[in-house]
Amino acid sequence: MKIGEMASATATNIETVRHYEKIGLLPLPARDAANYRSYGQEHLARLSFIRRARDLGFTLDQVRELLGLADHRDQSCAAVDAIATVHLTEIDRKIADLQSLRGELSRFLGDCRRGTVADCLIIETLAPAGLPR
Amino acid sequence: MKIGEMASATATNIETVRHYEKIGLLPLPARDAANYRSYGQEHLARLSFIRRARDLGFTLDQVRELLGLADHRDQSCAAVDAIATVHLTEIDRKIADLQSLRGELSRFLGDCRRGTVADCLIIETLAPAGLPR
DNA sequence: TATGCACCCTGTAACAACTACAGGGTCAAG
DNA sequence: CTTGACCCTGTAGTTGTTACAGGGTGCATA
Repeated sequence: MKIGEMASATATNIETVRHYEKIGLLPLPARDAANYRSYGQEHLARLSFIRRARDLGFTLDQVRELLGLADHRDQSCAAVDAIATVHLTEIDRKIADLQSLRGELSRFLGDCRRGTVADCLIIETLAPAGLPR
Repeated sequence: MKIGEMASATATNIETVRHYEKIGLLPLPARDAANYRSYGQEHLARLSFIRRARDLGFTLDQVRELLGLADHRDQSCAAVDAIATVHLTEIDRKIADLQSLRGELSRFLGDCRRGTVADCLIIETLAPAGLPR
């Protein structure tokens, strides 16, 4: 299959596929007579893996680690566990941050709707603590 | 105060402070005899505002808008409202995404702890649907 | 007095993870 | 036989920083 087909099969930008190749995440594919990239099922599988892992928020370096582990399936699962655990901790932190941010913003909005910017607490609330209001 | 003091007072990298100056988010400070940047309280307040807004997930362009509004306090609050409302919607989406991701990941982890990579469901689960397992 | 050392300066290049050209080649259909 | 959709390489842009390289300044200490 050509690059466009594989890209659309995985909801990936064509340029992104070439980018993954350039940074060594995707192996160099065969070329046809017109020098077009010619992909097989193994490329599709690998690209699908990369995209799903990216969707789940893994960085490309983490994806690289996971792919490395997939190539050594007889080893312990602990490394995969470690990567995912770190990731889970990060996610929990981000959720907490966003929730407190959400609280602040919705309070800001409630105040803000009362009047003009002169009374608007969005600006004031973001001013550093301890400065004159 | 010099740049290092202001940077550490706002938990900001010195290079980042200079960067904000370069892109016009922070006004040019006075210089002392040694050509060192010399900041006052107004710079500190503005930098604190920028950092807190960034922490809250505003882009630098949105920060620029908010700072613009702060400089014209007699205007309507509607613009601030609009920016914050868009942002609040984004935050809700991000929280939802992260929560579903969290569920998936923690399920993966539970499965993963059972054995070796050969049995590890993280890799399998991320493989494309429809491929041989 | 010299000599560290921490701090400051400018300017440029790197980072992630793409995305967007510019400027060209290939190929099937009308 | 040309229009359009697709493909190629290579370079440069994006956002928000961060990291040098290669210097200058200022204070304390041996």
